[in-house]
Amino acid sequence: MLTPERHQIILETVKKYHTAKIKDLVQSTGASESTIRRDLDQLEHEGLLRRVHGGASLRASASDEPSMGEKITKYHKEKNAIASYAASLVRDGDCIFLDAGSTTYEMISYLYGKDITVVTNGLDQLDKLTEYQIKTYVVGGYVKHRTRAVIGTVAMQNLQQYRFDQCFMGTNGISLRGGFSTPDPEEAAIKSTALSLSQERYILADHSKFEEISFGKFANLDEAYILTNYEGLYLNDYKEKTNIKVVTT
Amino acid sequence: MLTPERHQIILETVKKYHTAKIKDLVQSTGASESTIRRDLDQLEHEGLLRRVHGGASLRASASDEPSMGEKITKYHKEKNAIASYAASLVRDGDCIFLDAGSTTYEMISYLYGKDITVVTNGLDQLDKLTEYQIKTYVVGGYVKHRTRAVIGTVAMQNLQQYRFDQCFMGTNGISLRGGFSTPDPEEAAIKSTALSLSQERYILADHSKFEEISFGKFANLDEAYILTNYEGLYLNDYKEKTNIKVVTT
DNA sequence: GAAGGAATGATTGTTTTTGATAATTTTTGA
DNA sequence: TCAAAAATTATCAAAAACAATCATTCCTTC
Repeated sequence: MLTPERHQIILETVKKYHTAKIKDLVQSTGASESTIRRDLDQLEHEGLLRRVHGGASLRASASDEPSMGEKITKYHKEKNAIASYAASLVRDGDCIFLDAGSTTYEMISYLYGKDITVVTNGLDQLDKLTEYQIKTYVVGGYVKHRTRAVIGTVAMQNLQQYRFDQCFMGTNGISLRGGFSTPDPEEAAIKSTALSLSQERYILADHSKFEEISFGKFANLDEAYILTNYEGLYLNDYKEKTNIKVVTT
Repeated sequence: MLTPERHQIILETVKKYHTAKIKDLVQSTGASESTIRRDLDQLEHEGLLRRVHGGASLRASASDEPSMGEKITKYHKEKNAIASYAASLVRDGDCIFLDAGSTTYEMISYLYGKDITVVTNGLDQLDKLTEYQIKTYVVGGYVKHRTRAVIGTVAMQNLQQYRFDQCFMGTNGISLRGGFSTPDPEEAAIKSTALSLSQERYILADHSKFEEISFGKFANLDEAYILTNYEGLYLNDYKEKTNIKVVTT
């Protein structure tokens, strides 16, 4: 049997049953498991189906469509692992600050069911927190459209009303000499303030943030605990300067 | 059976019966309890259902106070006409307060392009305002999930920092003797405060709100200008007591 | 007909999924 | 309120599926 014919059979099976097992495909095509596997990988690469453990399924079925507001971000998997670990640090009864940004956003689904109070300056965070019915306070102030974050002097004042057991922040840059930094000084100011109001301070950062420096510095390395998947060249140098937890996927 | 198929079955069951027991799912999928449990955890994490003791249920919960989503369809055309008129009252350079609620929400698309500053306590408003890139401040404070509005004492304090040229509010009830009212006293307090900080005060209300009284009164009739499509029996009585503009579609 | 390359199928050790079990927590009902 | 029942969590070992590798087959091309 020729490859295109096999592919045809596979696609038709998936289309018909919304899902197809490798074993069945071995049956119906007469090819070996290895071949079917290769076929599925190829077809997935072409975007024609979705590979799942044990076979394949339709690509965009209602069931696996990402929920509203779910975004595909860069290094999504890594961020998710970091976020999951970070969320595991949150204890019932805690009041935490969640910074605007995509990594802290990922934490929220892992926070579901916990009895906590969250304060955030991120609009996306806000939407997801209400979706998950987590007790939430929003920081008041000016809304920056591009990052959907609340910033400015009003926000700074507003923040001062709270005290946090823990805070979880994103960052754009981490560097041995430059500390933690982010492009917008206004956002840096918010981060800095939130850090100062927290007992335990965590920076969530995937490997791409290391050895980068942005315009607005908001903290020194030793002022926060880093949660990351970075395992690069300078890891030991960082370990000398601050606490750093490497989360492996 | 492949994972997506199981998930499909689970989701369909939950959708159909609004709830699903683990035991039943074990039956209908042929998988073990452990597997179903893991499936439910995963689906919950994806935000597709809600885990409950013994099984799963739909994420939305029915309640007496209609949610934002429901409100938005009812009398949509009328609300839109009122919102459009209200937006036409906003002048360049103004600072306005936009109350949470579906009618004021409709105003936003008509505000596009105006050089104004908006302060709001509505999360849906917030999303739309950033989408339309309108200069926006959010009131800080506790986020009420059901109505997606910011309320509470922190919000009250926060509001005091502003002064408004105009404010636009929704309401649940308008009555000749009871004035303006809304079910949640916390929300009433916010509305009341916002009104007191504004030069020009507008209440947006479709005809269904007239001759209704809710638990929390937030203003007397004469304290605000009513924008409505109401042309009912008591229109003249209302006209005697306050300013009222009837918008015809 | 032989050389070379792609596709295939078999084999290996590894990873993921799964179901069973035991210890713990929550719910229920007397 | 207490105790039984049900559900949950955590853990583990078996089974299934997997990725990686390599020898074989089947074409093409010279």
